Amino acid sequence: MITRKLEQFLEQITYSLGYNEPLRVIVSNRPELCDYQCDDSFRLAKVYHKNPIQIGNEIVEASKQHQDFSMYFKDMTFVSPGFINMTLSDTFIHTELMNMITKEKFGISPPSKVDTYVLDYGGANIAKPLHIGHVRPAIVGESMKRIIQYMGHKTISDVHLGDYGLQIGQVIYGILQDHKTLDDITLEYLDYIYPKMSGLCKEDESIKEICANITKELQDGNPEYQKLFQKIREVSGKDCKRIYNYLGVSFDLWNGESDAYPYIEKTTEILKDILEDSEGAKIIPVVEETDKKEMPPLLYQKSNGAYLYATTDLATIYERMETYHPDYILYVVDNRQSLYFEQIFRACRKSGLTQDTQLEFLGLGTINGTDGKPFKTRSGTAPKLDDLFSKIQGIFLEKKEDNKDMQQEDIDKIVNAILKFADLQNNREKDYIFDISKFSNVVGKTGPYMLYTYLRIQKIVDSETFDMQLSNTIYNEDDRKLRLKLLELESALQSAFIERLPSHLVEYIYSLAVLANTFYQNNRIQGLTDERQKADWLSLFQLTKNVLREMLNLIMIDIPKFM
RNA sequence: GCGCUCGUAGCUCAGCUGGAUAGAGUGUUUGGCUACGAACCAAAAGGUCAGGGGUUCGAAUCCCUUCGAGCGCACCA
Repeated sequence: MITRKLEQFLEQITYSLGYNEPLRVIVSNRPELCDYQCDDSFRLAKVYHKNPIQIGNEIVEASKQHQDFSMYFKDMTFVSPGFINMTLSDTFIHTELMNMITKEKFGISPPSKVDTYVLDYGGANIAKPLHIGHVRPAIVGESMKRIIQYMGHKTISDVHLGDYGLQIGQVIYGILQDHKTLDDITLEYLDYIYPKMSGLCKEDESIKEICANITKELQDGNPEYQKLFQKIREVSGKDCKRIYNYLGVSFDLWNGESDAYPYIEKTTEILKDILEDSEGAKIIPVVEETDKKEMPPLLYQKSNGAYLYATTDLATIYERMETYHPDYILYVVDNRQSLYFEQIFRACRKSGLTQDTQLEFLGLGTINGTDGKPFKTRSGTAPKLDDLFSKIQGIFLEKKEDNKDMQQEDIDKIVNAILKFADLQNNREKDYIFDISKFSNVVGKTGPYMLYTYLRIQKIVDSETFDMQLSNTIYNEDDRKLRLKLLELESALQSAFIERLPSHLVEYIYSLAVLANTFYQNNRIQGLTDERQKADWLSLFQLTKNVLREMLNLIMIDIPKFM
């Protein structure tokens, strides 16, 4: 990584001056002044009780004396009161770009240790079709998975369907009431019966109790209920797969809560020392000594003996530990579940269910409507994903007459690009306002802008023959800016990976595309008579194109043939 | 009641572990196609980063507080 290399150079200098502190180099926030900056003079000044201006000047002076200085830098200046401003040499930029061109994955450094990550990011409820609330976990989770893989780690993704809770008891009760047979269980029927039963349970406590008992009997193995359950899961699972497939979201494991059932006994055995009885139910107190706030206990088993979300989640963790020995387990889930997962994680630590495994809660903000409340259609339900897709497609086709002649395959790619780019550019933790006009926009900071940029670059690159070989000449400012931006790739990936924020990667590729477009606008490649310059710029475009393609792939955006 | 999250341009949002003059998109105004794709590029205007206090050489960022919004607090997931 460029920043790390610059840090190492500077640390060599500061250590020789007697300052034994690690330094931090960042991309300049004043591009007109320099390329990279280090603001640590102040920190060193504090630690060593000296004047920051003196220290900064010392570092710059000593750097300039270093034999490798001109290899790295065109210039380095100290700006009062504490900024060390660095301008990279053309040679250094060239060397690093060649590294990107010739090496796998643009030369990003492999991890010192390959970790195993389990990612849990589906969470679809099999009692109802996928709706707009499922789109964020799916694409944020899938994107995190791809980023983690790209960084060289191993991943196991689990859709972890919500398939064994009260909602199934509700649906089964509805089926029995309606005297339906196995063949009557269709997606349409589920879509009708679940909201109905769910509503009835809210109104009538006794109906809820019946459903709860059915759930309990199902969990205990009632054969009739099991048959119905299997059918529901089959019908619903098939539709889930279809939609996840459309989104390019895939899972290694199609497990659900019910699949954790066989592990509950062993899990309970591990937990037995921390389980307590409370009003007939089993709970796990998770208060810790350092707590300054209230921390309610985790409900592990209902007083009627039925199991809950917490039971199957803990049993699932047990199974994952046994099977995969993960270093990390990541949950990509709505923020509203943060307290619940805090309880789960505490129970794991307290019981020793997880040892060195890191449990992380990657909270997602809620999608709200323009009124600031969770997004609903006029009928009061969350819009189905199918409807969202067709709506985006419809608006897109209306944009231009030519669009109606496009192949369906390409249209699907563009619909995906619109949706994903609009969603993933937001910080995943924050609530955001869903506005269909935003999710159908094709100009500005959008998926189509990215695709358009890619395709126009591709057209130039594909129409010429050249060797991928960059010389160390930088021809103008547009050229230099594009090269420097390309060098930021690894930092952007690292940031997205470490912060678990795909939006950082999105921000990067967008800014790369902007510079590519500016370059495109101001510099005509095909008219060039200087063969070397032409080959340089074609190579630069080729590299930009490759970076765009691979990074867009990390956010599940595929390139259409034409648009 | 207890707790969590949030408040940045008219609107929708970035802003990474505190750094220099707070950035994009959109909308508004304006300029650019006989031109490698104008779904583009360039320019203008638009801000007391909700208010107040504190820490710091330096705060949108950390701490306290007021106001406002959303959410969560055991037999749902």
